[in-house]
Amino acid sequence: MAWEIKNDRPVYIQLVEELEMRILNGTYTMGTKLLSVRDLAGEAQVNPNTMQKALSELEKKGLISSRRTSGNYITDDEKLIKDLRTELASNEVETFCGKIKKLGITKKETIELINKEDF
Amino acid sequence: MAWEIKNDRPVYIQLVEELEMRILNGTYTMGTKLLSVRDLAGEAQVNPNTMQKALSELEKKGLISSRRTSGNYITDDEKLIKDLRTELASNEVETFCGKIKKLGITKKETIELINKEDF
DNA sequence: ATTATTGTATTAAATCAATAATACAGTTAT
DNA sequence: ATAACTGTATTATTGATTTAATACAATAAT
Repeated sequence: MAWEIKNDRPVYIQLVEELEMRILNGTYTMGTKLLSVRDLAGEAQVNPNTMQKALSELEKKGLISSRRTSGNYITDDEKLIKDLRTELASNEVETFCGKIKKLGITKKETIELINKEDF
Repeated sequence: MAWEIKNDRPVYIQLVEELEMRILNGTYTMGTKLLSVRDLAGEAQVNPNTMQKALSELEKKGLISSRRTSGNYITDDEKLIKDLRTELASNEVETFCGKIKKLGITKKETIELINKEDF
């Protein structure tokens, strides 16, 4: 699994984004156990403390729950995951449309551009 | 004119983005003189050095040219402006579609969401 | 039982970006 | 001539982030 960490923004923020994405899109299965902090840090080639910081952010959002000596577990709250996925998508749409609108590009042009994309 | 500077990202980057946007969408007229560094900084309520840093980024892109003791002037290169506007739009579309796709949302759904937006 | 593996906390150091304060030299305006 | 206004350079400070080195207590594995 690709961990593409750049240095244009705080590393731990990028880790939160990537982990959240994997939970919301089902790459990480609901209710299952994550790799250990140290192993995740190894995969992403970051310091364990940085990964730990990212994981604690995810726990605040309720996406994972940490069990002291056992590991970090993905939430099994399906509604939460669905809702957060929808919310994230909405935010992306809103942000995107705001920028595009400010650039003076019409809705019609925008949709044409999107239709050219591959997905 | 609204300068909405948050503190979630580097201020000078946000200034570059806002200034670039204003040049590309015609808020600032081609070939005209900008307010002085200090006045712009006053408007945006940032330190003059921070605004200066943003302006020097714009000069690198060729969007403005600085004349030592006279001021900063918006480029009159119409093609450059058009091209940068198109490029910026393309990048936004690409970035947006990449995230949406990764979230597992279809093109059809995406276009429906955009159609609900007001622009 | 013993060993290894969890998450977590602490402290320190190093690095880097952003901001701030100030000064300067060259026009421009009065 | 004088004063005010340009962009620009220099230096220092502040603050956030990352890394690092440990330590600990609880559990799981052997």
